[in-house]
This record gives sequence, structure tokens and C-alpha cells, in this order.
Amino acid sequence: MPEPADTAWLRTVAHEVRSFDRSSTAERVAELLRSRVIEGDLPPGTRLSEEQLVEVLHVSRNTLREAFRLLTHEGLLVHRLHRGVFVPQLDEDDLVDLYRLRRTIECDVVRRLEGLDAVRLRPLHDAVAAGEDAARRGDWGAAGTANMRFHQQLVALAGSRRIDETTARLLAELRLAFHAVAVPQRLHEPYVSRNRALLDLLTAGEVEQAAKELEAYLHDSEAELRAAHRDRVGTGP
Amino acid sequence: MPEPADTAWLRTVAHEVRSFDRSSTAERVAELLRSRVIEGDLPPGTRLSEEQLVEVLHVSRNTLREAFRLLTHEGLLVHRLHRGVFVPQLDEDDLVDLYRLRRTIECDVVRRLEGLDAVRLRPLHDAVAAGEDAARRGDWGAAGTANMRFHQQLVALAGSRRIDETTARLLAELRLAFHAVAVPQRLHEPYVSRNRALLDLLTAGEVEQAAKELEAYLHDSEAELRAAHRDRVGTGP
DNA sequence: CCTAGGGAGTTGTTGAACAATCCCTCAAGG
DNA sequence: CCTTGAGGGATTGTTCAACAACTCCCTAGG
Repeated sequence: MPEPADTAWLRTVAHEVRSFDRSSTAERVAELLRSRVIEGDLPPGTRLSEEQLVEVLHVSRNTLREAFRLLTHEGLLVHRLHRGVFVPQLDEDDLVDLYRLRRTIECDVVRRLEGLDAVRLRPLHDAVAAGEDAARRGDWGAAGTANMRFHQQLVALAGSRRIDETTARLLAELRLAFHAVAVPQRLHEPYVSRNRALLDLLTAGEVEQAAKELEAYLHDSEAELRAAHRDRVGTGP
Repeated sequence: MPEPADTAWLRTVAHEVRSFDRSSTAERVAELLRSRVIEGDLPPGTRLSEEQLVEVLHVSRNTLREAFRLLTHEGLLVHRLHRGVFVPQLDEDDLVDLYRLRRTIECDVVRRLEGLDAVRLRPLHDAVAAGEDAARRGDWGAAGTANMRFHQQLVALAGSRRIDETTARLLAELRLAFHAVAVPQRLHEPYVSRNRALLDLLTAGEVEQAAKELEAYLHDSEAELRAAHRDRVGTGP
């Protein structure tokens, strides 16, 4: 088989792989890297080499850099001029900042809720059930995922696109902090039942009560995470 | 003068112009476009042609596209695959959504404030004074700018980087809506004195009262802007 | 009037090239 | 021994030119 034809075939296949869906290549690369960062495969502090990723992902440097830019603005990567992009290492101030915004959005959303019914609460119910199931199995990774879903669905009740997006960024960044600490059970276990309690309050229509509980909940969660973070720094390198 | 030397000289000068400060070329291009969009020079719906801007700004397409990406994530441009970037045309749902998030953030920030003093309120005071001055002069563009500054400084009292950033995006997007309507006086005039009233409440330490006033304030502002927006659509193309 | 299809023009992506910067090493000097 | 500074290698920043892929508009045909 002649060489040029072979090359052309490869390019065609490559394109099919690249653009099967309606998003751009950069967006798909970003999605891939996003999942790696969120899943914790790339620990905080890791530098993402352009050369290396270009080689592995079979995209051009320009496209890769566009993907970097996307993730940088989601807070999942940090860009240092002339030094490259890194998986961020959140410090305790970042945790405070993240929980500050989190309390603002989540508590306010809950407090303003009205006209709740079983249908609207269904996604929340599913997330709580998934969390309980994961906890029973001892799968604390899944429990963490379910917890994130619970909070995302909680703010989704506000019906605001921008609140959803802001929360998504927020929770994604928070995941980085969770991966930085070693003990998932300690961080996730108490909140399985508290999510259930929160859902019960919402089902009863007690939004003010739910907002207060959520406030305390987030306060406790922040304290727990900060403590775990400090421990890790203490025993670190 | 030989041609190659001439080219080299131009490149050197071009680089001096490009990197006099510590930011990247893309960031400076973004800053330029940002001001054009925010000032209303580029009306909503305008398409920004890559070809044309590359010609005018003397940067490469890649750099320009990185600038686009920056502004897209600020909500100041929208990117449609294979169609280019546009100045967004906000519809009434967007206005509702923006004010929804705005009420959540601003009111909650105010409600949680404590330990206020004259020093911390100084930036707010300056913004109010600038607004009053602009109103006296009948400069409603400046009044709008001062108003934005007031609200940005208001949330800055929370001392949270991420709240600041979220608010900045929010207000920048809201500016687009202001430009889409024709009557700046009607939109800005009532809020010069209401900003003053809000500042007085904060100076007195009445945060709960201030939060309630801000809630009503934003409600009125939203209604006003939506009405102006509907008028414009009615008399539109 | 509606629908297919065929350019023309614009964006998406690539790969190579060069400039600018960072970081590590190593040697000279205090 | 420690500090300081000058290479040099590796990586990022930016540009350019080419081609692929897509959208939009216009036209021909039903």
C-alpha cells in the first residue's frame, strides 16, 4: 500500500475520533484532562508538559494550549508565565475562600426556595440514595461523588444557569482539596446522613430550618477539611 | 537599507510594544477588546472577525483566539463553533438570571458583614461620591461606571477572591444589557441616592436593614432594566 | 413556495520555526 | 564553605502558512 494513502486513512480516522460529537478538539482535550484532575490521577503540584501531552494526545500544541486555557479559567489548572501549567495546590486560605462562596450560594438558594414537591426533589433524593449505598459498600470515592451531585442538584433548584455554572466550578476546585488529603471516610461519612436530614427538611418545606442546618453543615465540613489539610501539611515532605 | 535588517528592526520594536509590561500579548489584546465591549463601542450581536482583527491589531490568529477565549469566559463574548465570536445579545431570561445571582451574592455578603469602620468603607464612599458628582454633571455613563464600582467594592468587603471574581464577571455581563437599552438616565439616576442610603446604613452598622434595602433595590433595578429591555425589543428591528 | 446542492468565505487544527525565559550546573571569588 | 554569576539546555510564548471542515447564502430544479 502506498505511503500517502496510508497517511490519508490515518488522518480520516483520527478526525472521526476527534469530531464525532459537536464539540471542538480543544474542548474534548479539556474534558479528558478535567476528569483526570478531578479524579485525582494528577496530584496537586504536577506540571503538565506541553511536549509530553502533545505526544500522547495527538493534538497540536496550539490546541492543547487552548484546552489549558479552558481549564485554567475553571480553576482546575494554574498557569505560570514561562513555566507552564500545574495542578493547583490549594492552601488553607483557598479552602476558607471556597467555603465562603459556597455558604453564600447554597444557603441563600435554600432560603429562597418555594413550591417544592417530590418531582423537583427527585434528583436530590437519588443523590442521597447513591451516597447511602456507597457508604454501605465502603466506597468513599463514590460517596464523595454522590455528595458533590447532591449539592449541585441542590443549587439547581434555583433554576439559574449562572448559579449552576458557578457552583460547578466551585465544587470542581474543592475536589482538588479532597484529593490532597488522604482520609476520604473521615471527610465524607458524616455527611451522608446529614444530606438525608437536609432532604427531609426540604420535603417538609422547612426551608429556613434547612438553610440553618446547611450553614452549620458547611461550617463543620470546612473545619474538618482544614484540619485534614493541616495534618497532611504537617506530615508532608 | 537592506530588507532583512528592516524586518528584524520591526520585529524588535514590535516586541517592545508587545511585552513592555508583565502580561502576555493575549491578555493585552483581551484588555483592549474588553474595554471596547464594556464601553459599548461594539454593540451586542456584532461578530468579531478573526481576519479583520489580526490585520488591525498585528497579532497572530492564535494569540487573538487566546484573547477571545479569555473574554468568552468572562461572559463578554460568546463563541459559536465554526461561526466565530460575537458580542452577546442578552435576552430577558439572562437578565432574570443575572439578577438572581446578584441578589444571592450581594445580599448575603451584606448580611454577613461585621466589624465595619470608616477605613473599610472608604472605597464605597469614594464610589458613591463619584456617582453623585457624575449625576450632577449629567454624565450618566460615568454614573453607571461609579455604580458598578460601588457594587464591586461592596462585595469586596467580604474579602473573598472568588466572590470578587464572580461579581466582576456578573457586572461585566450586566453592562452589556445596559448598552442594549437607550436611556441611561432612567436606569442610573434613582440609584445614586440609594447607594448613598445603603452606605449610610452600613456606616451605622445596620447590616440586616442594609441587606433588606439592597434586596428591594436590586428588585427595582431588575424591573426597570427588564422594562427598558422590552421597550427596546418592541421598537427594535 | 419549498428543497437540494454547490461554491465562497470563515473558522478549526496542524506543524514548524524562532524568540524569550527559566532552571540547573559549574566555576570563580570572597 | 558559602555566595555569586555566567553559560547552556530545556520549555514556553508567539508567529506564520497551509489545509481541512464547516456555515451561510445563492441558485436551480421540483
